[in-house]
Amino acid sequence: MADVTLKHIASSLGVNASTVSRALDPNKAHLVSEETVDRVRAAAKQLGYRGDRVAGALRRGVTGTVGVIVADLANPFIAPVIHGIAQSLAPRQMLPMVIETNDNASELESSLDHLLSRRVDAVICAGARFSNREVLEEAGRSTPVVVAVRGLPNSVLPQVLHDDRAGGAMAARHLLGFGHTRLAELRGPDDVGNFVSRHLGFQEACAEEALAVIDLPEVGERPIREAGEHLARLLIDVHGDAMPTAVFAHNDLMALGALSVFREHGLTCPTDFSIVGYNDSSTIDQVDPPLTSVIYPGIRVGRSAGEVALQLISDPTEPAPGALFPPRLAVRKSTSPPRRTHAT
Amino acid sequence: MADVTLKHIASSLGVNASTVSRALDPNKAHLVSEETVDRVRAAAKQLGYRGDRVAGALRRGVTGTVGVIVADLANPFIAPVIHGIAQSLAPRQMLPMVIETNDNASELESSLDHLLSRRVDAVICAGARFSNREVLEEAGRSTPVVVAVRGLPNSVLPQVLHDDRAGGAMAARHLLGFGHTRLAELRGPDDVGNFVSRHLGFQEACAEEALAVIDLPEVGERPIREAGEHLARLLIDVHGDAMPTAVFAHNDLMALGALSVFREHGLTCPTDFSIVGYNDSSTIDQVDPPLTSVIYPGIRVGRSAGEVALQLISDPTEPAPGALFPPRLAVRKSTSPPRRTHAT
DNA sequence: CTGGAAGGTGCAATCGATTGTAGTGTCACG
DNA sequence: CGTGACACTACAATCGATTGCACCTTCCAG
Repeated sequence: MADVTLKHIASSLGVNASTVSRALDPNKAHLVSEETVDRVRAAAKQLGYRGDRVAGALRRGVTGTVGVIVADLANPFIAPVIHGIAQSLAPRQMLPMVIETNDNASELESSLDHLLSRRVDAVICAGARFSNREVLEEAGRSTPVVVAVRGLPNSVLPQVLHDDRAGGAMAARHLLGFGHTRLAELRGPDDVGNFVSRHLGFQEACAEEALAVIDLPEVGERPIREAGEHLARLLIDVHGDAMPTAVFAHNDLMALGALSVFREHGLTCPTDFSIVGYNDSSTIDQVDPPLTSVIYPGIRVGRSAGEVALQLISDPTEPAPGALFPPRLAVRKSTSPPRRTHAT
Repeated sequence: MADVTLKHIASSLGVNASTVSRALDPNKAHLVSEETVDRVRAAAKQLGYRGDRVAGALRRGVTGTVGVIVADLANPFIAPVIHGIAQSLAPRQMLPMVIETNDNASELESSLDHLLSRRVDAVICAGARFSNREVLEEAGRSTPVVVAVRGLPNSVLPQVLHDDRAGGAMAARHLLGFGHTRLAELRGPDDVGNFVSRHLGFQEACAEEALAVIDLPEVGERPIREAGEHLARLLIDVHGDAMPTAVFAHNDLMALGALSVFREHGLTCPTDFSIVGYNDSSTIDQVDPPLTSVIYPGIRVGRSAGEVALQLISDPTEPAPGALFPPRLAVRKSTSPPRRTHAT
């Protein structure tokens, strides 16, 4: 009940607390006679000693925690990332402290502050917006900070990302390979790394073929299903006379939203239009039609981010590597060659 | 860089650290002259004082953290729960510390120990197996412990759950209402509260109609898609001559697995068989066919668990309430009346 | 027999914030 | 002028683990 401390063990054995501390620390046990070590261990077990990592943290200046900043935990796409982080931390007995920003740039600032006041050993920011770059870099000067998932262009911070630019390009080439010539894009917010990169990659690949993408300047500020529906309607309203035959949605949710709107308007997939999503969400291979999607390796990104953080913790002077995971495409039934409407 | 402490502020102002501490604490600021408070606040801001919650935690015995034990973070179904927990904690500036057990009963024990050594103010266990009951109750004697998501029958601990028994019954009645008479169940592990309750509820509702469910004693030890496939094959092998016309899967993943196996065997849904899933996972309404599924209100369960934890923290003597969320059913296209195969 | 090394242990300071108690100074009232 | 009340502030202990340093014993080599 009342928690057992080193002193309790010490006094029960008639030794000093410092001896107990050393005996219980594998790295220091050699400083203590074997006999004492045994007695201490026995007493510790018998009394149910558990240790107080808070006290240890204060004295040693190391908490064994890594702060993880995410935009929104409810977004299923972020769960694997946290899983990966937790996985890489577990062998060192370290734990993530997760904090949400509601994808709000200014909340991120206070979240960061909060984490730092808790003396996390490192911060992994998986929910950055461009405007957060300076705060994060500032924090990075005193505490290891890893940028993950959402990149920050031109930042000195180590970044662990999926190669969204290549992913966007891959989606484009897949569609172009089928012979599509009228392509459109359903874009996510334009101050978030992933979406900007996806956009860039997509545009570049189209430009290589001297193809201009149908321009839809609006972006889904929150890239959810409703945003996909909205943008799809916009597309129909504005380009109804010459609809794109291929659509690249910046994530699966938006793809699904668009899919249902197009369907409402009598268009069928993939006959009338092809669509590519992003993330390869968990059951997206079973929707109707099974969605072609760029695979997002969340667990690996998380694990890698955790590893970079650990490396930075153990040696903050050495510049950390960062990582960029190449995209893969899960090709399914939502993409096919365009129908030759005006042929013959 | 080198972090600013109370002492720094104190000496820069020529006052004592205790005064600074009081000036910065809204609840104690009245003990300090207004002028000093202002000077302290100014100096704190100017020096970039952030405070050290580790030191504060040691002294006050309160860390502002809640340990959250989950089986597997990668399981998308748990993300909303954590979101809900974090949401309820945020207004108090508290943070969750998430730890995974890999759904391993013995790992839970060490996870719990780990959390307690970090002096979390409370523990929310969202990944219990029946065999963990005693350890959790033991921990509950000294630290608030809330059981969430996965219930522990006959436990004294407060529990925040979805009413899975009612959920199972609801699934059954939905199918019975269509006139199905040969029902089967794809069960999850039988030492996990949710699945046992779902099973119970389902059986009870069938028993009310004097109907015996097709017995499939085997359970999916890990209730994932592969388990659904496996159990579906088993069903076909054993009861191929008199297949059930309605299947209740203990979660959506197993339902999808079964769906694809049945389909391989030439059966179509819902003509040849109806199927009900559980959780109403994020894109499950767009699979083919859109799956009828019991809605799992993860966010609300999480939020409620967080609230119960907070209440328990503020007054550990008062017995905590617990909560049981009623199920709702999302009816979609995967369920319909049975075809009258042998009719006239 | 002595000097010194090595092995064990204890002492006390430390991490930084918090808080009970004691001390100082001012004011007002008798 | 004395005395208590009040408003501030300082001092010092405390939370529990960790660790540099000093001390003691033992034992061996010279």
